[in-house]
Amino acid sequence: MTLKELANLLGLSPTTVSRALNGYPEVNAETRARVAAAALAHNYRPNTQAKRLATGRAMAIGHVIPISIRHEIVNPVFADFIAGCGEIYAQQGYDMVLTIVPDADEARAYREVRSKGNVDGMIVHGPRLNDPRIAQLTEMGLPFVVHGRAMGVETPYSWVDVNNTRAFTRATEFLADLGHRRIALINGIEEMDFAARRRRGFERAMAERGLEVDPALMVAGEMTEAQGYDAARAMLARPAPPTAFLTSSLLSAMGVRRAVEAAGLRPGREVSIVTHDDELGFLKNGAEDPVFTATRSSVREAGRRCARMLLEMIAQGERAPRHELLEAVLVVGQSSGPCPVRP
Amino acid sequence: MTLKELANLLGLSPTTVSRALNGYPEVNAETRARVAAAALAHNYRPNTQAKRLATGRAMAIGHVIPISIRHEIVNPVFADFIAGCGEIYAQQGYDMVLTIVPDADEARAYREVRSKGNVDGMIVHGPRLNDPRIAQLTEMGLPFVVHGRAMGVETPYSWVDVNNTRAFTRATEFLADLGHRRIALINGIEEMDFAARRRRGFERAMAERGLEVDPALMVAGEMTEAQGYDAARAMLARPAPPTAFLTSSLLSAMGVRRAVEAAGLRPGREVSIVTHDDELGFLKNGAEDPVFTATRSSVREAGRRCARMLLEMIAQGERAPRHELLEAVLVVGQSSGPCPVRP
DNA sequence: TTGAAAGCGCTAACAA
DNA sequence: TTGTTAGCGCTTTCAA
Repeated sequence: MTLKELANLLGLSPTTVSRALNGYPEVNAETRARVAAAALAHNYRPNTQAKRLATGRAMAIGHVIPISIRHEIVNPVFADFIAGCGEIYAQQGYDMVLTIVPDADEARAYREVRSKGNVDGMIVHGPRLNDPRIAQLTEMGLPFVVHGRAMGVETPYSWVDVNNTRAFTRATEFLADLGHRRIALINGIEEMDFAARRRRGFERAMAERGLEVDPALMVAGEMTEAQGYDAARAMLARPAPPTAFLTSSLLSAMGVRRAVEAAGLRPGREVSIVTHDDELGFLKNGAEDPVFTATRSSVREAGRRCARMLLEMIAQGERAPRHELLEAVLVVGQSSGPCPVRP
Repeated sequence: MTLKELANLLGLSPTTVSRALNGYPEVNAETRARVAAAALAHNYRPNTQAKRLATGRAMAIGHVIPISIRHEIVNPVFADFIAGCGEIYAQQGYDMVLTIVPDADEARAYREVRSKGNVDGMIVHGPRLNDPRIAQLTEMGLPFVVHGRAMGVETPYSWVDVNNTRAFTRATEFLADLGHRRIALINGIEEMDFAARRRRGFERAMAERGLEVDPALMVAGEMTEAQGYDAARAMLARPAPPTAFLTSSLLSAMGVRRAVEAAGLRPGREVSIVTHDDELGFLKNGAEDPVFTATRSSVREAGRRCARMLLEMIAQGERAPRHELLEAVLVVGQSSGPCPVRP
């Protein structure tokens, strides 16, 4: 069923039908009702391609995912974020176009998406320090919002981020308050902006409390269970082992927990484990709580906010960058997570 | 830069330029070279929307994800599958359009995507028993491939699946060979076809070995760490506790492991834990191995195969359903996974 | 308040 | 081997 067919059916011109359907004010109320009824009855849907060509708007948002960033695509956080975006797009009649590219082709992918003109804007995932994509997109003149920020980038840009620095400062203070002095940090890859900020937050709190940061007790890498296990095992074997672990992910925390047990220590009794596995900043212990459940709604909310911001920018043809900084919520688990340091 | 502008620039008609660029054979070699050079020099990219409208092909594949299926979108397996599809789409110049809908609106979403005409085909995720989507898509006449199968659906349809039944039969036999008689099954939600098949494989092997299936040792639910922990804890507290656990997911297995330890037993010494956490069917132990690493390449491969099958069907205008059944690979971990039963 | 006509950028018959 | 001419289905001036 095309617009033309519908128009013929009604004895109207395609123009009028188009106007009626798209809410133009000059249409007679009765006509509009007739048109709406007919469209409904015949299950009419305007052809997207034609609409796009005629209006010049793609009604789609692009997400480019470099595949070699393993911790990105596989991360459940990513899936939930995407789900949040999708909700908003669906509401507003936008499509979500995902492009999966090998790492090296990322720049080309953006350029291609741009010149093919099949999206009206983009969401940038997993910003790194000095991330080149931001300058590229700015230069290309395509509206975009970054999920996260990129330290080192001078050009202004729009972003939605959680206050990672502060979240880790508070987590560290929390452990210090329990009496811990040798606190280990199991971080994500510090090329990633979020991980760099978390480390900064950690170091800041340590410095303020007059605690020494032992480089041997800081590790950065893929946030897997194996990472937590290996790192914790090595640290616990040192002459001055840590009494508390702060990790960037629940998976790492589970690995840490296993290493602690393997060393004959009781997590939550002799060793503290605290983790932050949520881009909206929940802090919880890594033991009794189910994996991947507490973090999900908040990450999805971040996705919604990114999407909403971008769609608003597009609708208003706005160029001025916007920001949204979400504060972390401190949630502390009970059973086998944090504990006071033993005398 | 439009086709027309490029043509004017070259003193050719748009048609010739189009033909040259799209590899039609009747174009003079020299002309083709000139056109190609000019296109490159001016960084010409054909407008996708126009192409779509003119050809009637959307050059896009749709994936509809119902959001309430939590174990679907959040599952890392899902992300990797999508990544596999994306690789193929990128190669062939297709876009991937993701639609996230509330569970209830799923049928409507398909209908809408269809009538808006913005995809040439669809991939169906996470088929359930008697899944209604298959009949719906068939009726709509849109080419589609199901990732998995749906027991109870009579209409023929195209699918790519792993042999879940056989994988679980073999895993159960493996445990039986180690001498286990009380084997527990921690399964996914059995509305999902894959989980139903896994259970069938388990029960089949038990029957063949003359082992009794204790209903109290079978559990189905969300495949989380908590599920594994709770289920195993309850089972281990029974008068006749299991000596081996077979789980549908690595996360569940980790929970089981924790419960086993909590019960004062040593996993891999006094209790066997074997898991299948891979839609291509790896079996491995749930302990020493990093989470979410072994499974990933194979799930991605499944994505590639689905995508390839669908694109071929579209290209050939083929209606006949195709199938691809992938055999499971049995990989057994070393350290703290399976063990012979203790006398 | 409605309609006619042109055009978005491309492809595809048909002619030359 | 190239060009002419019509669309694809919709929106959008401009007239009526």
